[in-house]
Amino acid sequence: MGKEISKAVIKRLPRYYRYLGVLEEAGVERISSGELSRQMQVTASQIRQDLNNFGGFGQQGYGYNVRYLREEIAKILGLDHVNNMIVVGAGHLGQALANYANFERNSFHVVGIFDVDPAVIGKKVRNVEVMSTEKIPEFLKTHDVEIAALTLPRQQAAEMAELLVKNGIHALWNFAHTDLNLLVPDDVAVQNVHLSESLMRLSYNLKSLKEKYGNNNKD
Amino acid sequence: MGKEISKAVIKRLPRYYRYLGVLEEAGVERISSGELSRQMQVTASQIRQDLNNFGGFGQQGYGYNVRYLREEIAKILGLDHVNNMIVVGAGHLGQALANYANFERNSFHVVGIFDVDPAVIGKKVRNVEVMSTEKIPEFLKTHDVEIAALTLPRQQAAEMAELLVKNGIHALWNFAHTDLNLLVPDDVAVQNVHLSESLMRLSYNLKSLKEKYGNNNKD
DNA sequence: CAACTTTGTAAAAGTTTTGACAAATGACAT
DNA sequence: ATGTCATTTGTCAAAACTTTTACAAAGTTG
Repeated sequence: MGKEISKAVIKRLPRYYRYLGVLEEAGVERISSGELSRQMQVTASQIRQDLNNFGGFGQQGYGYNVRYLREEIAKILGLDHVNNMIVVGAGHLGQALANYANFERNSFHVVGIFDVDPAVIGKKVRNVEVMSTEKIPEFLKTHDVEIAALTLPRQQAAEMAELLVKNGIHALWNFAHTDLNLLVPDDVAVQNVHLSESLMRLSYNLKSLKEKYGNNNKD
Repeated sequence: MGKEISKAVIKRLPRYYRYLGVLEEAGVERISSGELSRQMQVTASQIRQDLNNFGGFGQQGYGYNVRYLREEIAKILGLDHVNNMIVVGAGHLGQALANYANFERNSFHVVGIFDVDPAVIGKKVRNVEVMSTEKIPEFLKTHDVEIAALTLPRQQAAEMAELLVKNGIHALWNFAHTDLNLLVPDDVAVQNVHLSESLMRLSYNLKSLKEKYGNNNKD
């Protein structure tokens, strides 16, 4: 029914959400696209165009109400309800995500953590006990879980993704060095987070800047 | 001197690098843009066009030599030499990055880990002892460090970025919930990794797919 | 050598971002 | 209470950028 929203727009929405959160905390009630544009370093036109994809949230001569706009973006992103989540892989990254996702006020809630390694099974991370991955199917039958975060080695991630999808998971937050979206059905949402790729881009940018500004190391 | 390479191209290069690595490990010697296109699910034309920004790495009738192409991309990305790195913030995420970056064969090497918390100072992560953040200026004077990874709370990250830049760091890998690129000079490369934004996009995509395919949970 | 493969690249098509402005609203003076 | 000026949105069209298509030229293979 609704027109398709472009990926580029969706990519920017969480950033608007973050800036609006900072403004709200600072007690700011209203903001114009022009002022937000200055703070976020994007064009005012882009802000207005992005928001207009979802309806007219602003008012001429006034701007946008910070709290209202933030709530609307939350609805669009699905942050207006609890998204239950499990973490598969209880290494440092898995534990970091578990700690961290529970922090995101209301929206994401880690209800289970799993690992294959008997050494970590039983350990508690933020009140949640690490369970054996063998218990995943049973767990998913008895709990309402939306999202699974995968912090596993490449080979295991693919298998695990298959198992999770078979057991009703429709969203994968993938940290393994592989593209899980190419392996699962179309009705499963996948976000691949390839940290190494981000680090490589940083390395490229560093190299480019050195070439541009000269390689004057101080020492 | 060289023409400007578009961001979109740079974003894709690490992914080519990864796929070429898998192919090389599998003993594949040559690959055509057509075959790579099938595996990576991008158009062959895009692959050829992307690579051509940096020179003709392929040969008509043959395709690309896997090992050679991978090496050339490594050079472009600055992976052909060791990039020394420090990690500031020794929480789970910091430890995950430290473990993980040392894994990236040759290219990235974590030489120091820092934290403010006395409870973790002295602890060893992969042979590297966690030091007090107070020692950072001294450390940077006596070591050749290219990159700093920041896994700190928002408020501390901004201050720390300033300190690091003052002491000669020209690349920041930022995991704090703030946009450090807006705070540092133009000759400092910044990659902001906003995990929460990635999770929100996943939430959005999940919601969209539910609307498209219907919300038929099995249980 | 002839048939086949495959690149590199020019041009077309598609998408995204920016610029410009009419219409709406708010704020203030009288 | 009303008019005027300043502000700011929503939106259309232009500009910029990215991706795809198409194909000549080059190289490979048997």
